[in-house]
Amino acid sequence: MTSFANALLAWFDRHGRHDLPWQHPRDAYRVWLSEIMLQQTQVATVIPYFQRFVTRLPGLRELADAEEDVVLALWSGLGYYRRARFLHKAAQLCVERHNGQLPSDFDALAALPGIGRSTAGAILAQAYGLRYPILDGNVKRVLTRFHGIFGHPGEREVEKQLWLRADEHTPAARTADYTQAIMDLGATLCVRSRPLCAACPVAGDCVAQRDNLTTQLPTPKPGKAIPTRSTVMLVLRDAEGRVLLQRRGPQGVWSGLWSLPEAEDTDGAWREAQLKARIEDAQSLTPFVHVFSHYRLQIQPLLFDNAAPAHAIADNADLRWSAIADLSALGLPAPVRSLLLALPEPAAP
DNA sequence: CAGTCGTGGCA
DNA sequence: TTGCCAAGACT
Repeated sequence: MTSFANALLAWFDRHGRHDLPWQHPRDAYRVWLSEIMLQQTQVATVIPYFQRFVTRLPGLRELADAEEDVVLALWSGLGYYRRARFLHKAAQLCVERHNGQLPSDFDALAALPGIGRSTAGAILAQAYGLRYPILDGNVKRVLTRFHGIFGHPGEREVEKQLWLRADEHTPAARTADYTQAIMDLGATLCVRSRPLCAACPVAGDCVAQRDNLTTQLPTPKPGKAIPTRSTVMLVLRDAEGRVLLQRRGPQGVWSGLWSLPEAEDTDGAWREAQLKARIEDAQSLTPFVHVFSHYRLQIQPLLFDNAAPAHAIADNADLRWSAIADLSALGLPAPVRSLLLALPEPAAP
């Protein structure tokens, strides 16, 4: 047991987070689900989604048996929807290959979709108490500072060094607590800006603290300008106030989610609208921008009122008319949900 | 390796 | 307001 781990565990007992929902009870399914939800996502954001998800699908079997639409609806708003599809697929693989259990073997676990080295380590440590290191954003931030490691953690050499340090620090005893402890340290004290070094249990041996480098570490990702794309979203609304939703394909953003029909320009929008429904009225809604990690999307919504389904296209598994009140049961992209919930009232006849 | 894949909070 | 980026994995 290193002094690093000792100091961290002592701090964790008094100041760590012991009331996270996936800690009570801390079974493999809940740990796994939380780890997937927490990828690139902060704890405060995840908690309500986690509660809703485990209430509806409390175990691996229930998840494996669920419709994908249900899983995506529970994930709707969390982003990175491929995580939900992988989670669902992995649950079914556990039923097929592992007797309905999440495997406790590293290779079997990491072979499941959506589970990489760090997530596998986190699950094995927290759910099964096995000595495997993790290397998430929190650990990278703590270790680059503690050891004074420069270079963006995405670089191969830097990441290799960090895995080595992460493994060295991981104790054989109390591995679950240690894993939670180093994440808690990163999330509550060793934060990105203005870290609370005065309260840190390992500040005495921290290179960044000694050399006043906390503002420079970890080395930030080299910036890159992101392009802007544009689209026209069609809001086809029928006389009963229902809107036409279209399921997105398995590739690209918002895969598998229910969204709106799109066109490249307003002329295309009219052609699309006429193809899908007879139109009596249309109005341009306020355009807005939605930002992804790798591009920004300029969205021009067009509202076509008093639409009626065209016969040829009404019967389609990827098209459906939905009342606004029913949207909560469907997986929708966050900006689409916001748009539909803020639609103007239909004009009086 | 470098790009893809969401969303919300905050400096 | 704009930019950065958080419990990463996959191709």
